[in-house]
Amino acid sequence: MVNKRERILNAAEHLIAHKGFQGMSMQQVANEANVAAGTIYRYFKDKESLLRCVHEERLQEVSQALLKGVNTQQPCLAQFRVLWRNCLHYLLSNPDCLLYRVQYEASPLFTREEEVRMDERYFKPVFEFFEHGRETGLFRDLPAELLGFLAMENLMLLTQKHTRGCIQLSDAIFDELMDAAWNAILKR
Amino acid sequence: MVNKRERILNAAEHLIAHKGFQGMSMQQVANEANVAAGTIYRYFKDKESLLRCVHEERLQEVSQALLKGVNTQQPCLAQFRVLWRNCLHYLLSNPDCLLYRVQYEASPLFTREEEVRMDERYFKPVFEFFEHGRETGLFRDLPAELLGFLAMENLMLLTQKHTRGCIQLSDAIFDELMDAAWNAILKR
Amino acid sequence: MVNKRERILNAAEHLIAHKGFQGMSMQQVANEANVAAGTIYRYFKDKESLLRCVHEERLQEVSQALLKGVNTQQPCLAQFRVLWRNCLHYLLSNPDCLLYRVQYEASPLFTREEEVRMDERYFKPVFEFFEHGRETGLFRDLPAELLGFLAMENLMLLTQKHTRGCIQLSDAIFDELMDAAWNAILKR
Amino acid sequence: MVNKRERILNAAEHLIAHKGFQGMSMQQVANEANVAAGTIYRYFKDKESLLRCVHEERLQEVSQALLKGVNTQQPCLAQFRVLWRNCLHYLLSNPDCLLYRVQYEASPLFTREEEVRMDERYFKPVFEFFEHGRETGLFRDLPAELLGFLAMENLMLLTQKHTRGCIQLSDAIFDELMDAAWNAILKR
DNA sequence: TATGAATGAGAGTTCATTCAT
DNA sequence: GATGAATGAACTCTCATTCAT
Repeated sequence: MVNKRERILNAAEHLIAHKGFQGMSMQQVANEANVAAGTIYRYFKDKESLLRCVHEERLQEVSQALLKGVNTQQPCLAQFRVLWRNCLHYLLSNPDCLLYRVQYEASPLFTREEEVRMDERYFKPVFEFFEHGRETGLFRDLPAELLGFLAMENLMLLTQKHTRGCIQLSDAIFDELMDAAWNAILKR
Repeated sequence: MVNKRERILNAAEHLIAHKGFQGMSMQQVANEANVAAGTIYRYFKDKESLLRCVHEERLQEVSQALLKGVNTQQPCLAQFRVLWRNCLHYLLSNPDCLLYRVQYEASPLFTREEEVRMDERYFKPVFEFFEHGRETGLFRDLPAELLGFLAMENLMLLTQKHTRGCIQLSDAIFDELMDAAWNAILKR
Repeated sequence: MVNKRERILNAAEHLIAHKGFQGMSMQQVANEANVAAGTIYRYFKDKESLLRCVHEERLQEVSQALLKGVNTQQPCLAQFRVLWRNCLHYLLSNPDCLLYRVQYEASPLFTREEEVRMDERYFKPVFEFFEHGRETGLFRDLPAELLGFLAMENLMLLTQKHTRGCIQLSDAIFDELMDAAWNAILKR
Repeated sequence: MVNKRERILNAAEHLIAHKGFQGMSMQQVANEANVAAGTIYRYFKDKESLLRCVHEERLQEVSQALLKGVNTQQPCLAQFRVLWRNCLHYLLSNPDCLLYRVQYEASPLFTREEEVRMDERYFKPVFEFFEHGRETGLFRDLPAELLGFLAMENLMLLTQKHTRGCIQLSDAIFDELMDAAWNAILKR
């Protein structure tokens, strides 16, 4: 039953975000998914495997959310605005997402190779956008990954602080931030 | 013996970075510090207390490293260069540092209030630098914290990726990045 | 499996008697009950809960044993004889019983209120017997509890000494003792 | 220094009574006695040995308290009254005493042989009193130990209940009880 | 003789995983 | 396929005991 696998993944997703990678117990997953503890092992080899799957599913979701409405025919700045806003909205409406991210980066679950492979697999179009901007001389002469970081990653840390209540955000701040990000990657 | 307390803290630091907050066991700390398990409890009330101490000590160390050689009499850009380079070098020579940070942000160990309080305590001069730049109209009209994030936080994610081997860095790239960071916070 | 719960209770009963409340370890209980250590926690929340259950079950057993064959239609002395003999036989065939009792009285497990409540719950008919004898002027004008002590408690200490081998008992002695107990409570 | 040994014994005495045989830690004893933990081991081989010593000291104290003012020249009833009252007063003014007793009886610390030996050593005069009464035909034809139990032991259980607040006592009740005890051992 | 830091075995408890049903 | 009772290794923490000072 695909349904059960899905329920287990969702339960795990939720629990990881709130209890952390090691704080989540398989029994809790089973309870939240409304299945027996043993059932999880029909769908996932072990806890680690379950966590990997949750991560991959989440990566896929994020990549789809990021690229939604991005039209490569449009000018770069327009594309950038869409990308950046997609990222912002996804982060704001999925506060758990950042919690995950942190959990995963913190865990010794994925090796470097795996991480690189997954980034390439799910975020290829994003990298291509930055690579294209660099080749046309619009962006700084930095690897696409770095340009991506410059432009987007601070958003994550920012919304994380916001979610935790350490910082107050506003539309004006968002516009200012987007402009800052754009200026960070722009060639002088 | 101060020595023993130090060894325990270092062992914990290392283990947290690589195994995570909950993944680190007191027995592992004891082994790595070359003391008996019970000895840890002479110096720290319990696991939580040990983790908190590691965090505070690390914060202090980071703050000292960041501010080293920063002269408030110099022009802003010069100060910024020192700050940024200090940050870069610290991160490169303390690859575990970011992993900690992530572990702590992910853990329910500190409340928001505590975190804000600690940030203020240890990073006041850094915040003041950005606040001053903002007041003189040099930097964007954003809270000092946000300016700080824009300028420095991507560095953290960057070096993390670098440390994990996902990205190749070079001096030329660093200069480019510092310039990007400066442009991100500069008022247009 | 009711069987397992029972085995755990029995094992705990035996161990408490011989090693004491704190001297008994959960691992020992597990070994003696032939279950895994973790299994105990499926049936009992924690050690305290297990100990409480053992106590309540034992109280119930004792109260049933004491009252067996007591017929309130019979004369007081006849009832007393049955009560007293029941008590004697139970104590002789359950040498651990007194050791428990002592362990529980010594432990901070039950508050006074709980103890009084449990006594009332399980030994109400016994108290009523003594109360009735007092109201009819047969027994001394003492609270039922005290009459109960006078009549029965020395039996407990006695059989304890006997069980530990400090004293030799015989039927003749028992008869003499029962007579002594009867005379102790009788109004002059 | 005799002083230190004494202080350790007193500290242990107090702690056993309130925390129990196993609940008392050597560190607590050291703290309460104002000595270092290691010092205890200069005076006592180990924890068990310390406990044994506390017990013996206490037995001696009890035996002295019981026999105080007993004059073997007086009539039996007079002697009995003194004995009984001594016991009552000792128990009431040393509520810890009963707690000990219970702790010791509950612990596997003393073998039967040791207990018999100690009883004989410290309570010989008491036993002789009862033995004498029996030989002269005043008391029941029961071993002196049993006569002793009949007469005195219920007092212990009684005052224990009193100390724990389960029962209210009064002078009238004491007189009644002493009379009851006397009648219990008297030959009919 | 006295100290108390250090030890490490063992306590209670949790939980990923298995397997008979 | 699905269950959940059972397992036992591993966790955090305590404490009787030792030993260098």
